[in-house]
Amino acid sequence: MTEAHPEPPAAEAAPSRRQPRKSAPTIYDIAELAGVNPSTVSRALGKPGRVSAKTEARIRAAAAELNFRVNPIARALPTGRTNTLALVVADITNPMVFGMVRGAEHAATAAGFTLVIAESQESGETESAAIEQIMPSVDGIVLATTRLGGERIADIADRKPVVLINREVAGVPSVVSDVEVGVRQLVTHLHALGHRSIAYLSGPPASWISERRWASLLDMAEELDLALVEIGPSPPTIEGGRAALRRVLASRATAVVAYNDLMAIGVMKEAAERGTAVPGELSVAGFDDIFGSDLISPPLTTVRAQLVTAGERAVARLLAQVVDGEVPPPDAPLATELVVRGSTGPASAPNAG
Amino acid sequence: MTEAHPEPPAAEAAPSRRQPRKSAPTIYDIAELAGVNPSTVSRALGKPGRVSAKTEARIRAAAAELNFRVNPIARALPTGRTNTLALVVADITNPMVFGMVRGAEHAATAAGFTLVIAESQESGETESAAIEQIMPSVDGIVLATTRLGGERIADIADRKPVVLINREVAGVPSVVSDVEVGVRQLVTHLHALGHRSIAYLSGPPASWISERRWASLLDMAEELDLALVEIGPSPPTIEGGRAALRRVLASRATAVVAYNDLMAIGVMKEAAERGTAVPGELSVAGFDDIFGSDLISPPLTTVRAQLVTAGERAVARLLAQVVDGEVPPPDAPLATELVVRGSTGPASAPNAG
DNA sequence: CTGAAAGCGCTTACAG
DNA sequence: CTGAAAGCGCTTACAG
Repeated sequence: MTEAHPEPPAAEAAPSRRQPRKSAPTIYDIAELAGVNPSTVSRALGKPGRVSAKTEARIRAAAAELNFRVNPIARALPTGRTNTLALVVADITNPMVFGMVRGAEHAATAAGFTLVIAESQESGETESAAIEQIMPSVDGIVLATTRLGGERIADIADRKPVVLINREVAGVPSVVSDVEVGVRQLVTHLHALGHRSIAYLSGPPASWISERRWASLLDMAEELDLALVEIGPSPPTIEGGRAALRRVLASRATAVVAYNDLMAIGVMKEAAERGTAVPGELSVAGFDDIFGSDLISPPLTTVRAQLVTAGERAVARLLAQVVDGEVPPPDAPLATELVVRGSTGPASAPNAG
Repeated sequence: MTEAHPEPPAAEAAPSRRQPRKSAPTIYDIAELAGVNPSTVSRALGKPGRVSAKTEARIRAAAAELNFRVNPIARALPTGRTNTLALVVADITNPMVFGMVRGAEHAATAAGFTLVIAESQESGETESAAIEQIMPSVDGIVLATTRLGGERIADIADRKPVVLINREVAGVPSVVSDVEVGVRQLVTHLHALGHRSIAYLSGPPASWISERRWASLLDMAEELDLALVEIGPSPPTIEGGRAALRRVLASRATAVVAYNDLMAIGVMKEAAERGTAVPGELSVAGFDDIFGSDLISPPLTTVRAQLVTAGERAVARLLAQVVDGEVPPPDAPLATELVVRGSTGPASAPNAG
């Protein structure tokens, strides 16, 4: 029955490619080399001072010789701690998330934690699935501008420490921007330029922060007696902005405030193609001050958010829960600030409505 | 000795905050509920068809009832497989990496793998440390435009499957761009516009791809009998580009080709501030075609790279090693393509040299 | 097809 | 201070 040249088992023979290369040294290897019990190795390499100085020295020497690195996943099993944090964003390629990613990365790395970034791709279901998948592997989760419903978020926060960015849910810690200050500055600026009719291009339907921006705009419109319309919701992308231009124009608003800079850029691109002058015929403003906002011509007037700081703070608050087991009292919202550039100018003509 | 009110152990009592919330159900819980041995649960939930249909149904029902998710880190310990891949990039906030990240993310997610992104922050040491830290937790690593030396890379590849992006090291699989085609198109374009003297702004010192770009430029310069100088190396950032403008101008070159779009944008910003007309007095071109390249004014002429595809392919090749245990033969380099926009124009004046 | 056992690489009470 | 043992939640030969 056996053939002349039986196929060698996959694991064997093959030069070096199929094989799980050098398998990493373990604490047992160190224990043997140092002549101690593995548990002593574990202690020596963990919190210091629990082992005699000379034993520790011997163990460290052995560890160095073998080039030992503790296996984080083996450590995670008994401790339940993975030393990993997750950051969930809607779209990794949206420049708006860079700042948050960078801030979160730094804060996590500084604390010796690894950050994994998951993408929801602007879909609540994808987001939910991504979170379920990542949850057992991390010690806590930062949810940035999420699509999830409040109950779902509360449910997740029930299972792992969670910090929200730009969203509020009862009982879940969050880091938010103080939308109002920036919006006040923006609307005041537009009003001073003679604008009396403004359109707001809203973002994703479930966006808490888009809601907040709208609400602040409405407050200001009432205060300054301006006409204000909401157009949307639209996808928070360049395409979303482009697609909305006709409605903006049709509304006879002389200024448009987009949910974010990406949409504002889309409006400007479409306007350029259609021959609508910015800011001559239409003033345009956005939110966030992303990379690219000062590149476009005219450069974009926008309400700058402290994205890096938001990422840092979110991780810091998460770490407070994860390592200290306590949720710190909420700190003040992050200030926003109007950055006036060329895309806003004097109102062209009185509202023709 | 015992006090009247001994402090309760931290684990107890506390309302709900310090506590490792709902602890997740395990296969033991399922086994008990379904009346089978845990090993049978493991089989039923793993590869199908190893357990009788009715037993499997019972087990699945129990798993669903308990809302069971296999614990990936517990699974990783006996199998040695984490179902996680790492992507190491120099700088997460460089728009150049978006495309790669997106492509890699998609390919990884589609295969049921989690992608973790690590940042080297343009430093070889940070990169090395980040890799050491992440290595035990992942099944394989994509190294994008790395700062590491060839020996170090070979050493890493010896321990885990590795795929390189835009770099070549003997024995390590890679995904590279076909620099030559794009450079040929670019230099031909500049030559046709009358440019006879070109400056190349090189990127990071150890950058393999910057080297390749320079080498292709040199080939073309010889072929078309053009003057060519290298300026740099410089940081691959907007700042790096800005800082180089004076040297570019001093060189009397009529066109400058930057290592990447970020640097090209820096050159343009600095030129705008100094009143140097682009492309009137100086033509500018870059590489990659990042977000923002078509936003700046004039829009940037650039050699577009297939970044998304590069990310996808790199992960695909990594997966081939990780799951199939084989390294597929190298495929053809990814095509590059010249995108002509407004930042390049007729040469201003003959080289005054 | 299914159970009982051993093991992945650590950590951590429990003794001494 | 240090050793011996049990356990984290899985997987996978080994039997039957």
